[in-house]
Amino acid sequence: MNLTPLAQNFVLHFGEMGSRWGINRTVGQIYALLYVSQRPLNADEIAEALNFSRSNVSMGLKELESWRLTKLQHLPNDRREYFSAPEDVWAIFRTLAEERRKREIDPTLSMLRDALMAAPSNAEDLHVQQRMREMHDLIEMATLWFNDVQKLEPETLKQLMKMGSHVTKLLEMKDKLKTVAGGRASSARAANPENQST
Amino acid sequence: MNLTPLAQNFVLHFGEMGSRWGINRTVGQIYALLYVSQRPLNADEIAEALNFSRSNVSMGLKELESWRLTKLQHLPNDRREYFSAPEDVWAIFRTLAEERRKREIDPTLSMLRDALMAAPSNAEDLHVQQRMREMHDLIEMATLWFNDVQKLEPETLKQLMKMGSHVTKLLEMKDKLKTVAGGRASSARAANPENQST
DNA sequence: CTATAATTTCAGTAATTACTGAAAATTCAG
DNA sequence: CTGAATTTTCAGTAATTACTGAAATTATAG
Repeated sequence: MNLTPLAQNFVLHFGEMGSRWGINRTVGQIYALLYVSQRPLNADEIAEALNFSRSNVSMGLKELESWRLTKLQHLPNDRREYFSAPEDVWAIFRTLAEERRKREIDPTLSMLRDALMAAPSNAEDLHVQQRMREMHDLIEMATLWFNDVQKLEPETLKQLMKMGSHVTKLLEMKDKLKTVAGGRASSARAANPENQST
Repeated sequence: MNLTPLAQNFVLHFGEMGSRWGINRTVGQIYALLYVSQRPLNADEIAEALNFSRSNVSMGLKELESWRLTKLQHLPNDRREYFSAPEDVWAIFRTLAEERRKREIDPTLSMLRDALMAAPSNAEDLHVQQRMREMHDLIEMATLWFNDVQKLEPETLKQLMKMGSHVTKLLEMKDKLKTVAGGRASSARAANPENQST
């Protein structure tokens, strides 16, 4: 297995990027390799292509599995395990986001919630709680939104993203209709009073 | 400067989280401290509160400044520099995202674009380029979208997020209106043909 | 079962990253 | 200017994280 300069370059770049995102360089490179590979690869092929020790590859693959980012399969007449990345980039992105939520966002939210339960014992803690609440609310809202939007068809999502900030026009349109028709057309999720403001 | 257990806990948690996101523990803790603090703090106060050396705090603050996450101010009759975090969590989040885009997304996009310019020299590279293109398109779309949505008023953004996947209903509504009215109401950004699909 | 192929584990080591204290540089009141 | 206060730099060291090779474990063909 010898990488073309094109693939080589891609793999190295993702190694670097990985390390900026708390994923180690090796794991980044392994995934980049699987991502651009035309066919599933076994651990020895990966080790050879990237010049890592076999055991390093084993650990890297285990890590990637724990992120649910690889597919494992067997080839006929071959005992070795073959790994690949999903074909759909959106799916990869979604999995990554879900896993990060589970590992980082959820624990943070739960820490914040716990801290907000306690009665503040002084003015300082009152302020600390206020700040924590602001952060909690932002993270929670973003998470709920993400969770929700994730369920959309990729096509619908693409359509929405392409609209960008022009969605506002839809909102305005809706509000006008609502005013004219007597306010029965709302489709917003929450009964949260903040929703009505401004 | 002595931290209450509430603040202590928050600070430690963000130290850990930081290190999972490629930000070092010290920097995470310093920012968490500034974030919950009622008033701006100088470097000595930070060093004392977190038990770091003065020089470590200096480096941490420099790092935070490079992310544009701190505000620097002076107090009357005091030569020392006082640091604080912006009051608006949304603003913090936005700055963080912008800065990460500049440092990680933009270079990646440019690497991908460059790689896609080259004529593939064989079937393998053709496939590599295909995969790179998929990734490029996803990242670019997400970036453009983010860039666009970032300009909205926080209130509008909140409203949109609270709607979650219900925005689809607006889309459907729009499509119906379009059909009835003869297709003049489109507000989608791109002339991209993909936009029409499904 | 047994033998061999394949994978995982893990102790030791290498490489990287974080942190400190001392010294240098900068800032500013007098 | 001068000199004290403040901040920054940086070489050295500590701590952490990554990686390897050898040994142990697991899986499977015969």
